Amino acid sequence: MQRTNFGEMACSIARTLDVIGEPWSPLVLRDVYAGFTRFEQIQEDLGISRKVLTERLNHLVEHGVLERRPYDRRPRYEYVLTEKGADLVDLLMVMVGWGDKWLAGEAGPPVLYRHHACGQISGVDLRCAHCGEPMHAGDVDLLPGPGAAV
Amino acid sequence: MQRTNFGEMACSIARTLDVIGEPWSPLVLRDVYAGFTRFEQIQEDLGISRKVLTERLNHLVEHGVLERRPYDRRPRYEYVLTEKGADLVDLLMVMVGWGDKWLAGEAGPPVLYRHHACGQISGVDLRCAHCGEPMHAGDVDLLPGPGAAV
DNA sequence: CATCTCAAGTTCCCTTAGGGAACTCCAATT
DNA sequence: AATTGGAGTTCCCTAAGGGAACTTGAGATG
Repeated sequence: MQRTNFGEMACSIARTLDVIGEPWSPLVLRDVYAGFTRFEQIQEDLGISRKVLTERLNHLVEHGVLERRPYDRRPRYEYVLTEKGADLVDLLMVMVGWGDKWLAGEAGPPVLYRHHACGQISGVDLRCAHCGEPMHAGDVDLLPGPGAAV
Repeated sequence: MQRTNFGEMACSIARTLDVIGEPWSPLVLRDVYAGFTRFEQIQEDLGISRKVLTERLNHLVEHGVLERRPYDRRPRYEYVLTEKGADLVDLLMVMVGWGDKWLAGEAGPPVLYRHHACGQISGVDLRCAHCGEPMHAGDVDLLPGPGAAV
């Protein structure tokens, strides 16, 4: 095995990387989320090699993140997010938050998010699912869980 | 240029990938966060090639995510998270949340997080920074921002 | 009916990057 | 003076990305 297989590690980060950790995969997901759902659209939008795009789409479909479905009687297909895939968009939003904060520079963020609930331009904030208070790097202790390696 | 340069795209996801999108980088960050701060520790914990680990550490230091600092009068160094790097741990926590939900299976999560504020085992939840309501894939509209490409 | 078009891939060649093992370097310790 | 041990370097091999050309299948066109 030449490229290390992250999927077998007892680590949810590694396992998640096994699904969307390869180069381009998050951008493919972003495109599908943003409405570029067809092969040609994604390929042109990203400038990705057709070979690699084929591999990434197949991989994402195999892992249940995207669904490939025909949109014509001709052999034409579009890719749509599954529930599992839509959940991954959370990850993209956090990436956007970090990139906007640390890398956007003078020009400001390339894309803005308007929240339906309040109508405001906003971003995501991480909260504890239990108490609702902020939850960041320094706010937690790590403990071995039931699925920990022996 | 053989590998496409994500850093120049007008997209905060692509720019973030330019910093931590290469294989192993998020796991290196996880290790530093978890207390594996030295070259040998990270190398042994991950089983990563020494060559690649050197490249990743240099890259993360260049991008201000890690700081390399001596811990001995001998030429010994440890890597520590900068503020920029600690902010990236948010991303790891969301990856963990997704992996725990969709990939952990019967065994359950390998690692648990105890939140200091409430003392409970918990996970992160994405909320609107403005109104505090949940903010996920379907809860927002995308708009071009000031840094959008021409 | 033969040809054209077009989305969705495949195939091929070239270059770069990851894996793995061995090697180097340097200061403290024995 | 020789040894140890952390922190990389170097080298070779294989796999994966880039890019361009080619294929396929079915509806549209003349």
